Amino acid sequence: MDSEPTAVPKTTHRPRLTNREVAAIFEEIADMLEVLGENPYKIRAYRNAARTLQDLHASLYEIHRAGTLEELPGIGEAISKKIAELLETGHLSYHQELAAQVPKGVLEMMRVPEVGPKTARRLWQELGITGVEALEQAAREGRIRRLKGFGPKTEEKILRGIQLLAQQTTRMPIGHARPLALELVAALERASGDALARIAIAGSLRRWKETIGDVDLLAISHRPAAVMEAFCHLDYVDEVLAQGTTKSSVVLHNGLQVDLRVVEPRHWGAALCYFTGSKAHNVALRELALEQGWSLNEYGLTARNHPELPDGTQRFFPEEEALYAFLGLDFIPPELREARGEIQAARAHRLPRLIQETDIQGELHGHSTWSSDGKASIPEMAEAARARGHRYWACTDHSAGLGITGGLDGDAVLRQAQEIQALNRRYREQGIDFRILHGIEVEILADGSLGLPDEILARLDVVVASIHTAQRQDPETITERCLQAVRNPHVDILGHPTGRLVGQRPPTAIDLERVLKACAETGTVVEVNASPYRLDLNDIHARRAVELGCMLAISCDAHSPEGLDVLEYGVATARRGWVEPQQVVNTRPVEEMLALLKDRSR
DNA sequence: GCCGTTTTCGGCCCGACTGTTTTCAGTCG
Repeated sequence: MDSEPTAVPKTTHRPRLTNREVAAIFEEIADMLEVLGENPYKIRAYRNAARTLQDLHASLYEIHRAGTLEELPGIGEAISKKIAELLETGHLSYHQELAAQVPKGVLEMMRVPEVGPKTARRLWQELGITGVEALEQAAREGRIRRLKGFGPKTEEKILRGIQLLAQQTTRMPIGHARPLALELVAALERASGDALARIAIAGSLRRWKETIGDVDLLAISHRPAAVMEAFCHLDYVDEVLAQGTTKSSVVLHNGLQVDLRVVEPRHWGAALCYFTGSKAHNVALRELALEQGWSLNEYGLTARNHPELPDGTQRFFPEEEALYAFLGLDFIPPELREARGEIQAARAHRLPRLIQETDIQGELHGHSTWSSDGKASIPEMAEAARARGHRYWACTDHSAGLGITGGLDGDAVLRQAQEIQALNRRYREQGIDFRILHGIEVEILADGSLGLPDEILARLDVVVASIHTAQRQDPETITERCLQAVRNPHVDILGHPTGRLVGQRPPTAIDLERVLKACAETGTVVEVNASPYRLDLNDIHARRAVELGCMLAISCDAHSPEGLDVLEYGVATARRGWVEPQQVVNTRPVEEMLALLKDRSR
C-alpha cells in the first residue's frame, strides 16, 4: 500500500483525476460490494453516485474546493468524504480495503454476460476461479456443473457469454446502429405480415444516445408468437439468446444484440416509456408514481397505498403522453430522459422548447473539391443543401496548415470567392432565395496561430477554426492554443472543440470549461458537429455551453451531398443538451445569423 | 449509503426468461 504523507505539499505532481476516473472507482466499489453480498441499497447508492460523477460537466476539483460536493444528487456525507480523500491523496483507503478482499479477476468475470455477482462469487469461493480464462477452461472441462444448481446448460451459457464478451467490447456508435435498426424493423415488418400491428424503436436509440449497447424494439401484435418466430429467423440473426411469447433476444451477425417485446395495445404507452428508459429516468418516474399511490410497471399503473382507491386498481395508457399527464408531468421528449432534472422540470412546466430539425435554416461548415478531401463541387453541395430545404450553405474548405487535405492558401481563397460570387449571382438572377456563404475551416496551428493571415480571414463570411494536428499536447498548451484562436476577432466558430471520435479517439486534453467561458465572453459560436462519429460538442458539453451563455452552431461538416444527412444526429445531440432554437445561430435567416457571427460584443 | 411538501428513520422499482428446480434464484433490462 502507498504511504503518502498526511499533508501533501501543493507542489506534488500527481496527475489530476478526471471525473470519469473517479466515477469508475465508485463503480468498482459497487461491483466489489455486490460480490461480497452487501446491502443492495448501499450498492445502488454507490452506482448512483458514480453516475452523477460521470454526467458532471464542471470539474470535481472545483466543486470540492467550493465545498459543495454534498449538493450533488446521490452524494451524501459518506461518499463526499470519500471523493475528497480521492482528490486530495490520489487514492481511497476504502477502495483499497475492498480490493484486498476481492480479486480483480472476479470482477472481470462479472463482465461475462449471464455471470452476475452471485455466480462470480460462487465460482471464486467454491472452485477457486479468479479470471475469465480460468472460467473458460473450467467450463470446457465440465467442472462447473459440479456446483449445486449449475448444469451443462450453464456451462454452455458461460462459454457463449465469454465469446460475446470478446466480440462486443465496445458500444456501437449511433451512426452504425441507427441505419441497421431501421433496416431490421423494415425486415421484421415484411416477415411478420399482418401479425404486426405496430412497431417502434425504443431504448437508447430512441433517446439518441451517442453509442448503443443493444437495440430495443417494441411491438403490438394479436399473434405475438408469430412475430417472435419471424424475428428469431430474420437473416440478420446469428444467434437466439432467448425466445419467449412476449420477449425475445437475438444477436446479429455483427455482434449487436436486439431485444423484441410484444405488448397489447392498451399497454403501449407504459411499455414504450418503460423500454425507452433510461433506467435512471424510469426509477425516478416510479418513485414519483409511488408518491401518488401508484406502482408503475411496463403495463401501466396499479394502485398501492392510494388515498382513495383500493389496492390493485389499474390504469392503462395507449400512448406515452397520457401516462406523463396522469402523473402531473408535461410530456418529456425521449432525448431528455436521462434523470438529469427533466422530471422536476416537467413537473414545474419548465421543460425547454427543444430545437427541431425543421428549425435549421442553413449550414455553416461544409467542404468542396477545392480541398482534396471534398467529394463534390461547390454547386453540387449547394444544390444538395437547397434540396434539403436550407436557405444557405457555407463553403468552409480546409486552410493551409493541414498538409494531408491540401488546404487552401490565400490565393486559392480569393479564386474561390470569385466562383462563389458567380454562383450567388446566378441564384439571384433566377429569383432563388439561397445563398452560398464563403468561409474557411482554418487550422489552429500547434502554436495557436491560424493557418491563414487575418487580412484573408477578414474577407470571409464564416471562419470556422479547428484543430486537426498536434492533438496530444498537454492540457495547458492546447487550452492556450484554443483560447488564442477564440480571441482572434476574425474567428466566428470553434469547430469540433474536443476533437474526439466516438469510440475511437479520446478528446484532446483541453480545459473545455475555460474555452467555453472564453467563447461566451468573445461571442465565438461553438460548434455541435453533427457527424455521428464526432458529435462534438456532445450533449453534456452543449448543455454546459448554453448555460455559460454561448451560442451554438449545429453543423454537418459535410464532405459530400450525403454528408448533409447527418443533421439529425447533431440536432438530437443538441436536444439531449436541452438546447432551444434561439440558442443556435443557424436557426436564423442569413442576415440575422451573419450579424450574430460578427457580433463580438455579446 | 441516500433521502425527505407525509418522514432525520425506514424506506429504497418491477417483471420476463432461463436453468435446474419441485417453487425459485439469478440475471438482465
